[in-house]
Amino acid sequence: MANAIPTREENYSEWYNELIKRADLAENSAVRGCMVIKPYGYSIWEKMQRALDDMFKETGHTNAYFPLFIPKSYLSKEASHVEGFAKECAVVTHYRLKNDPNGGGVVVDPEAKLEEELIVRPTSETVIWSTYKNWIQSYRDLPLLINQWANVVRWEMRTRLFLRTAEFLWQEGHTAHATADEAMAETRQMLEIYARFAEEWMAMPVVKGYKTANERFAGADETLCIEAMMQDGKALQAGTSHFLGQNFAKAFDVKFQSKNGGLEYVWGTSWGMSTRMMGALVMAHSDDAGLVLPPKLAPTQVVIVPIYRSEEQLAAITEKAKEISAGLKKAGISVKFDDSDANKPGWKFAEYELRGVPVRLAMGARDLENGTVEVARRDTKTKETVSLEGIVAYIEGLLEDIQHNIYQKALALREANTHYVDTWEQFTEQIEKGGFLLAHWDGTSETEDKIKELSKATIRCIPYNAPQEEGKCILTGKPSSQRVLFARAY
RNA sequence: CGGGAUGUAGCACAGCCAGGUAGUGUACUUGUAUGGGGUGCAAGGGGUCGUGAGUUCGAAUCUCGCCAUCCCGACCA
Repeated sequence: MANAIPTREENYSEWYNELIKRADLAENSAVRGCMVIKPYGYSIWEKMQRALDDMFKETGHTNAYFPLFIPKSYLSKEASHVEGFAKECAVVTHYRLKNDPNGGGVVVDPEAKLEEELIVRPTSETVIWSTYKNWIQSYRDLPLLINQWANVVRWEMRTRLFLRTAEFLWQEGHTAHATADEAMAETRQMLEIYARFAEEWMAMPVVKGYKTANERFAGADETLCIEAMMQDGKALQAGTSHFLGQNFAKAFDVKFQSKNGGLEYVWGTSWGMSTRMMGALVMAHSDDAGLVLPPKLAPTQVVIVPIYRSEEQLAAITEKAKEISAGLKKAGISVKFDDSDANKPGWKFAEYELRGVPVRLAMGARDLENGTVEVARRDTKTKETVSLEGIVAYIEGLLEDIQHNIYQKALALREANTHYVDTWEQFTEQIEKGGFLLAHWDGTSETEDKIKELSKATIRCIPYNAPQEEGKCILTGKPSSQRVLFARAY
């Protein structure tokens, strides 16, 4: 190996950074905290978008687009919302540049100061609810089920490729409903969609649950989330779905006339999933040789590498490879035949492993003679020689198997690193080793803060399926009726 | 914004302490032999040494300012 990436064991965080760059997913840009998503990375994101978008459409949502800029005054209409985001907003103050009279390029034209400053959206609740006010008059206008694909900006102090960038891409759904029950059902439904996407497409098991008041979205009455475990045992919030109550309806005066003639405030939800999932995908499955992509999201699912000495051999192999690729494509599998002469087979093997292509076929003179092909799977790095007879069905099965296998592997990792702890001593000892800790908590924000301060662990969620049981808070010893999920998080 | 470090070829780095022709690996170009796990050999192209000033006959090297990036904290999808 000429330029090996650091191993996960050596330095997990450096392994992550290096892998993102080497696998051609993204790189840092000239602007601090902003990344360039490279074609290979973007094509994975496009697959994620497609899968999610289809699920949104199936559940009755439609896409729309709202502006990038938000008048400053909008942001402050919902008190806890502005409190949550104010510290990380980019602000537009001017609309024109002019030549520097001192000759140093261009400067901001002080004459061109905006009357009201514009905020670059950190999220779009305010601009959307101010629009919904015009769209909603009657119960007949409800529910309003809208999603937008957009970029948002949050001026983070410390950034990391995909996991935390100053600008990121996401989708944000914003819905309005006539009743609290309906809005809550929507909130739950969207969390189910996120969980399904994470588990079925990303092959990443998640824990579904409720955020505590501390961790709730700024402006929400309830935040549901899915939490995943990365290979280093840390938690990553993978998607959130918020029940906004009537908070934004009241802030933006969005009322509707009900069937019986009354005037009522609308109930809202919002939900989002971002390019952070790209980081999750990397950290959930990849290994020291590079990316391991779930077949359902891999831009290229199968690569065929010819091994040849002469032009004649290459021609014969090409003919066979074209035949195989046609068969695979017909079955809906994306295939690349890499007959470029720029690199040797060994180089190509390493390169496609780095890029996480799930299945590699190598075909040489020997195979041609025997009517076989060498099939290598990325997840287990095992190879076997397989007859060309029925090869398409074989690979279809193999891709499903890989998708299933990496999910099981991630699930096994999570289960092996999820612990029940009952004392503060156990808690502090175990948290250093990483993983999810299920422990009793007295339900107060003060205790939660204290635990965070002492251990750097946060309550990731109160799991949906938390069984009711008597217990004592690990810190204060006060009574508790269920365990909550603690972890250190990204 | 506090603490620490670093800016030299596309990338990774040496050279700086003890000032004197800008170097190594890799990538790139050409040729050649190779080809079942990052190929060998040969030749070649590429650098305002982050930036501005100062010291000096002479600065990548010494001094001061500025800028940028990274790491550790506070903040966070």
